[in-house]
Amino acid sequence: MNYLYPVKEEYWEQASSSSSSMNHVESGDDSSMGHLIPPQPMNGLHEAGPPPFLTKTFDAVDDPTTNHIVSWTINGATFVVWDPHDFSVTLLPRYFKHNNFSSFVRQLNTYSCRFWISPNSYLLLMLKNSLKNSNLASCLTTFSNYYCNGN
Amino acid sequence: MNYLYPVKEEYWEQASSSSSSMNHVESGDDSSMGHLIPPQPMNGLHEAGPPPFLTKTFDAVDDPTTNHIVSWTINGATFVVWDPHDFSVTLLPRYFKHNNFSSFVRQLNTYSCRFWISPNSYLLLMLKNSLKNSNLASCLTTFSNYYCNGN
DNA sequence: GGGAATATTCCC
DNA sequence: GGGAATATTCCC
Repeated sequence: MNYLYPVKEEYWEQASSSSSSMNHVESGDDSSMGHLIPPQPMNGLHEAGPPPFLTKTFDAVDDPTTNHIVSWTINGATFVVWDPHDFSVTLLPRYFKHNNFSSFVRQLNTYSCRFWISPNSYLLLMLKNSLKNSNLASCLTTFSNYYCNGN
Repeated sequence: MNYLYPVKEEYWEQASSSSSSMNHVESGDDSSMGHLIPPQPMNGLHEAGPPPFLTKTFDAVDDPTTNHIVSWTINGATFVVWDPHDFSVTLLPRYFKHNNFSSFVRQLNTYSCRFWISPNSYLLLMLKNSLKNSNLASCLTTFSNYYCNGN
């Protein structure tokens, strides 16, 4: 049988370059993030890096071949799950060990993000530009503190 | 794509009859378990029941079609993983959301069971007869207190 | 072996 | 939404 998971290995990719946009350090783009630790090169085996959930979510949203299922919005501050069923059944198992939309949202909630139901899709909040550098968790927390909470 | 997990749903089977031998109540067979709560019928939606890990492990070992990979020993007090690689790659994903032998052993350790490496196999300790009734966790703990600890 | 961090599920 | 239980991984 030799059944193999499609789930990406989650602890090795942090120290390598598998995460699509994580290695670009764009100086001068962090005016609102001055109080955060600047991005560090990922050459150490013991680099903490952003939590696997956030890098996987970024990769899932950022993949242009699945923009019909999930994509960034035009301003890059949010992303839209256009097809929640296809997202759950097809995309989630590629990155996580489950196919439940509610489990995905539960994890988003951990990072202080909320979600809205619009007539044609689920709208989920995440800051694309901040996710480009390696302080993924800090940036997302900062962003969600400004824009998510209280909505 | 419509990728579907082969992993069994773990929270529904507790209240149903999917677990092979869990519903047989054999009175007069619990002489050494007199201090334990007797098995209860599984008709309530809020029955606690044994932890999913233990029922899944029992089912995996008890399946006669995979005895060449894992099987009970002749006395029924232990089980043997005859082919650790096939067990990890083929069998574990049928019951759990991973294919790592060490993660399986980590869970066994949680229930106070140890494992030994013999020349041809991995020998893992578990009490078959006790697993037949519904106090799976209590019986296993009781058994492991007697036979596992200190080895 | 087992503590701790993270992930997944259940339930309020 | 998020607390809590359980599962999975990492690391000592």
